[in-house]
Amino acid sequence: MRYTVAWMRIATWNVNSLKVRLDKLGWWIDRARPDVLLLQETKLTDAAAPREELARLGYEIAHHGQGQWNGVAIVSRAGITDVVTNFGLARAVPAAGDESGDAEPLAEARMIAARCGDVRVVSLYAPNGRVVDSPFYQAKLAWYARLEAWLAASCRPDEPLVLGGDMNLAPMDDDVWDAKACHGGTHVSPRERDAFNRLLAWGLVDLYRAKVSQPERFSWWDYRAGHFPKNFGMRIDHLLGTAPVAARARWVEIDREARKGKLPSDHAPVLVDLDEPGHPLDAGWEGAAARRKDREAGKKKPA
DNA sequence: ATGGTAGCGCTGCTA
Repeated sequence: MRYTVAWMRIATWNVNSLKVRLDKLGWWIDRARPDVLLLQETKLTDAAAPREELARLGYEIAHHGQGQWNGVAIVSRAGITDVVTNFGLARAVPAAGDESGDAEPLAEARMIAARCGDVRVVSLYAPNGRVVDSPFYQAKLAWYARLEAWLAASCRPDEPLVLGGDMNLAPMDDDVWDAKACHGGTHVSPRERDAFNRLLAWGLVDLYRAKVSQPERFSWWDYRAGHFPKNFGMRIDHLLGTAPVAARARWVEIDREARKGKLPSDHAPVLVDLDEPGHPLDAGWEGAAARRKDREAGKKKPA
């Protein structure tokens, strides 16, 4: 049933295989109860998207995948309309002979957009880039240029718009655990940061920077070498909002808890609450119950 | 000491 909510929670999460992460996803949806959840690296075909499982939780899914690599989705309980995939280009199909998954990012499943409630959302999975100045790095910059062109042609800075996803990019030096260790690599290079800053110049706000509501600095930690326990991470998963969204943002949180436990993704979810002061997820069950109660109180008659 | 894990899919690559 469609209803008007008193506030809205939008989250983004690179799940690194939706198939493997399905149980963890269910756990986190119950923990956070997002209205809209942007997913990356589902690694599924559209046919394999877990529609029934999510429907049981009260959510629809719009999925844009290619199997094996990449794959993005929008999960929503606030409606999903006006779906656009791959910047409106041809359907993503792995290029012939592409055994890498990121040789031709513009032909890959890295972008899906839709309208959910009164907000347009975009789920993004930027190419990794591998090595600065490699062909993969050039392709990453070309993908960012395509994103920029799509924004200019299809969106307005004065509409409620949220871009979220794994941007494979740390905007500032304190978004990485050791700027010296990362120097010279991808994710921190000036040309990548220029691309990010052009998104901001167009009219997007890094909601984490605007609302430092919670002290967690990073959203990704390498599986290897104990990087997570040592907190050797990066903030590469972002929620960017236009001014109308930024004005409504009350709380931003990176949920480190989701990186723990059995079968974690190497990324943690990032969430933003619009129109109401948020509560820390670690307020636990009582906090979650209170949020649910708040939501019930916010329900109105079907429109 | 310059490694390590995880996912995909079945060999070695990607991240």
